[in-house]
Amino acid sequence: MADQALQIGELSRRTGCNIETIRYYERIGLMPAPPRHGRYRSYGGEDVGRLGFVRRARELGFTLDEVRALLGLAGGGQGSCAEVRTLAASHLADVRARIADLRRMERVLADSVRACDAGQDPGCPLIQTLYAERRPSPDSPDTKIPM
Amino acid sequence: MADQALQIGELSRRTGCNIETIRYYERIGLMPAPPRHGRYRSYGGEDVGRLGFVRRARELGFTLDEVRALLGLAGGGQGSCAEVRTLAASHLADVRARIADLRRMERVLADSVRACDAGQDPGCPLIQTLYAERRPSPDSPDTKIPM
DNA sequence: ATGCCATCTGTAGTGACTACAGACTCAAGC
DNA sequence: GCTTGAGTCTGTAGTCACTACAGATGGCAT
Repeated sequence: MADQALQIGELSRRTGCNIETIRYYERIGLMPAPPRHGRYRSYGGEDVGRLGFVRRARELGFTLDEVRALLGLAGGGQGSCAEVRTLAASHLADVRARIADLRRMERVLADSVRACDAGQDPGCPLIQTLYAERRPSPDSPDTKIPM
Repeated sequence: MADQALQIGELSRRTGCNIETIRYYERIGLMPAPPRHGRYRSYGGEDVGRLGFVRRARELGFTLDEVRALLGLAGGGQGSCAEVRTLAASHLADVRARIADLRRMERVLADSVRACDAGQDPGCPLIQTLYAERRPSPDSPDTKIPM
């Protein structure tokens, strides 16, 4: 079937994963070291599946450590679905927190741009926002910068 | 007034910015090298203002290069507000794109967790999602992974 | 034999910090 | 004076998830 040996370039094309990234995944043990045909890596159908899995998990924002855990659970027997659920739920909470952070940024930025378009203020609205002392609201003790 | 010399620790406390980060900003030229009192850095009120500006811009998600640009425009004369607006608008577009990405992730993750809770499927819903071949939709030629 | 492309290994760079190690300075307490 | 402890100093290396080389081979077509 589609199980003939693939070179790294073909695996890259099929999965949309950069060649350098594939070698990187091998180096960090996320992908197994494939057999060699001469000096060249020789991949099979399983590798396409596994690498696709990794890429899709990354697209959902899982870290490589989480992907490693998911890979370990993927073939798993009973109970593993519960563990996957836990991982996914905690990651989902993460994603939602990041969305909330970004929305706060969005609001401030949009307000500044709007104020700029209105052109009422004597100075630049965004610069004023940035220079403004933050009122020390009691519910935000420390300031995280999420990127 | 509050313009007496501050040591780095006090500047850190007043701005909420890590000491190591302050020295890092100096190293990359984002903060000016302050005069020394003996071997110790000695900061004034201007530094508190500038560092606060940097921190607030970072909280809004501007990169350090963008912050550098904003600092250059902050004292600026006429026309600089328009440049700031451009920067802010393009950054706002960025933020909105990231929100859209995260919302896509959120949807898929939430669906999987929900399917898992329903417990209908024979296998684990998230693992199935990750193993599933993506249908090659014509409007998504390449796959970016935004973090 | 000559291109030319693909692949190989190994290293270093990115952004925005963060975390040490190991030296020094300074004020207070004994 | 001597010690203790906190604060600061420099310099380097680590983080995450790649990405970008440099310079050496490999294999195939002309």
